[in-house]
Amino acid sequence: MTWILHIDGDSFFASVEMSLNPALKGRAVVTGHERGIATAMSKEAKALGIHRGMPVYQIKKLYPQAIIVRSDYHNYSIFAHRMYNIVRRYAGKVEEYSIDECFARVEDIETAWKVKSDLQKELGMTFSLGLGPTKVIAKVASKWNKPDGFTVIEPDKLEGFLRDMQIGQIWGIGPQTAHHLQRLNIKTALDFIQRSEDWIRGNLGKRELELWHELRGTPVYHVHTSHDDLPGSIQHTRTFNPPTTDKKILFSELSKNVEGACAKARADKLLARKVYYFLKTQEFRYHRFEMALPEPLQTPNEILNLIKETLGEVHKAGVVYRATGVALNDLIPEAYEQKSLFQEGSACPPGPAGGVKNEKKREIFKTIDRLERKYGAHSIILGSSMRALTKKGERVGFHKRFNLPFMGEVV
DNA sequence: TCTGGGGTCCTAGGACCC
DNA sequence: TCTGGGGTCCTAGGACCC
Repeated sequence: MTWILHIDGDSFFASVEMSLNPALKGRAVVTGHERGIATAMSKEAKALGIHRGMPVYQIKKLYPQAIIVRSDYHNYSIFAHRMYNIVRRYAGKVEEYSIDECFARVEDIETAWKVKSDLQKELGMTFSLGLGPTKVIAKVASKWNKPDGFTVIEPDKLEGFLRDMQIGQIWGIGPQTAHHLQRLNIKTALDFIQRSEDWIRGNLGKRELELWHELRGTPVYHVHTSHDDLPGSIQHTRTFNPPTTDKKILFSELSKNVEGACAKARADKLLARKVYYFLKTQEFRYHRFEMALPEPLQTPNEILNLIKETLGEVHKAGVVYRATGVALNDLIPEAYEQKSLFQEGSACPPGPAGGVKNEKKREIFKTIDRLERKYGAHSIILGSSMRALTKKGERVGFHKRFNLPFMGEVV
């Protein structure tokens, strides 16, 4: 039989910290210092009562023995790739699902045990594994026994597992859907799969029908290797404190987000054909705007001009905003970009405006990317992003942060 | 959990066309 | 023109995940 294996790193971020620094082993380790709230914690920290989202000042006060460290996503990502590669020794198809999880197809239970043993030996941390006939059941299984678990759910043992599983615990069923299902008298996963297919079709949506099949052991979701598709979007968002009504500050925040998203696009060799941005109000409402770009872009200037032109419509005077965000959508690889056949020197009219100019601009930004790698992030930023930099919650002006030439105000 | 950042996918409704 | 039915494409916004 072919099984779906789901692998989940236990307290992944905290475990990576402990693996890299053995002095932390056995201690209550918490990551998220930079955010001011706990992001992940070791089982020792959990045992003390520390939970996700707990403020750092509170942890310090209540549990002085806890060690609170900054999250280091670079290291976590290195460990994630080691994890994927170890799994690939044993499985042809591995889906890199997230920084601490993956799916794989394996032929037998022994193989899954070998994966677990290699992972733990080589990465110096524990993993919880779940084995089942479908992805959703494999997820149920890996969650069943944590940490350091290994749970196999055979198709004919399904009911026993699903009987004790609250509907809201199922992967893909969030608070809204859970509430809706409870009102229809579906409390557990077993209640759910015992409804007829017709009933599901008549009363629920596509997502729920898929989950219904998966939970009954019929695969709907496939393990797909992660390299086969591009990301659909690149986003950069940031919440700031204090919130503001000031359009200039909001533009500056957007500017910083555009810079960040474009840097990522260049790093991934992608071009955006659409841009979307939003202002998020204190009430968590979004004022948004989406626009098609005149040509595929990965540099900030034109995008910022477009935002500048439209911000007046999006921004509502007097409304207090707490965050802004930018997404580059409709991404295409650099390689696909049509080289203009009619560039300088040609007798034919030029293609989309500024083909050559853009080429140069792109070169400039590639140089910036190299300098940033050398001198560190944010050593060079656009003038328009200056206002967004904060220090101890205050917006610092221009000169204080000015260590390298800036690229000029966006006109 | 009074709420950070980066993603994906689905759906309802409007615009436009025949 | 006061008016049916159907298709497609796009957008806003919701829901969910890690």
